[in-house]
Amino acid sequence: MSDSDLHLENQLCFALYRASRMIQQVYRPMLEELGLTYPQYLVMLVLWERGSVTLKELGAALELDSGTLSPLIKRLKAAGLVTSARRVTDERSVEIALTPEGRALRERATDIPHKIGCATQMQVDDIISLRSMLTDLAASLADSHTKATKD
Amino acid sequence: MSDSDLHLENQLCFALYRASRMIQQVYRPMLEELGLTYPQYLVMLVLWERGSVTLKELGAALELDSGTLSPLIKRLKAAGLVTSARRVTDERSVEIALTPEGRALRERATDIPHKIGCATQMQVDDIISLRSMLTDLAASLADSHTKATKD
DNA sequence: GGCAATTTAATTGCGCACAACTTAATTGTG
DNA sequence: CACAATTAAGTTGTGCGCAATTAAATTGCC
Repeated sequence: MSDSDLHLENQLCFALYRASRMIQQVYRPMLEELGLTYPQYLVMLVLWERGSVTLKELGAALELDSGTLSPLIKRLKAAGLVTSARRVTDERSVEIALTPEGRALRERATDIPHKIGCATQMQVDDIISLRSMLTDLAASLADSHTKATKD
Repeated sequence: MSDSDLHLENQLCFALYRASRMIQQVYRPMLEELGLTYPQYLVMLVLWERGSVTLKELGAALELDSGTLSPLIKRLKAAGLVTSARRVTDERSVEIALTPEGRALRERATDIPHKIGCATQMQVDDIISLRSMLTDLAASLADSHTKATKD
């Protein structure tokens, strides 16, 4: 183990941290036009795909818990983009659904992926390859983490 | 532009967001033993490398502003790991330096990079390659962002 | 059927990130 | 030298992330 192992620029974690924050900076002005924050946009992506989901399903898709999602959904409700209601078959669950306004917002988001693609200055194949490596990495890390914490 | 462009799992941004948060989860229990949060650890990495830096230099290294760093440094001071003082040659700048305790903490962090490496379940060369791609991506995104916002 | 264990959300508290603003010191220019 | 422009930190306010706790509904087991 060399000394350079503790240098900032040699850390994979810092490269991830920086790239993740930087891409959110690129999204910010585009999402601002839609009145969304970045995590709110991710929630809308799930809803545009599935129409309606429970908070638990949303949490599974985004790997976020109710501590993050409950207040976020409250803000999306206040913005008139979603509704939420307890399920009649199981009152523990909350079903989140799109309002017509929430569904309509999708049209104003369709050009965002292309704009982001341009900003990366990468070939489509390279983006797909990088995305795949990151997904595999996340899975490996989740694996190590659950093993380490014995749950 | 296909419909699938707006699917969560197809987004590079989400893969980054998830991997970045996941790796921080793996760091968390290790850093907890040192009494550090993840961003505090990044600050300590810079200080272990350079000994002392101004807040501005720290911000340049981590791409964080005083709004994030000022309160973070206040907490590291309270923990007895760093000192901070206005520069005599330029009272606008604040010099952050390690205390002996802060310097000593490095010894307890030396095995972290290896543990993280194991958790990734990746070959060293692949980690280096991925890190390099992320660094390049961050640079491209920063480039697009500064061009788009004209500064 | 009764009740303990489990499941699902919501709440609380803390520490980032980041935009916007304020304050104070320094630099540059006429 | 005066003073406008710039630079560096700090402050304020908002919205995450995440751990820990609480509350309520459901499930499972006797």
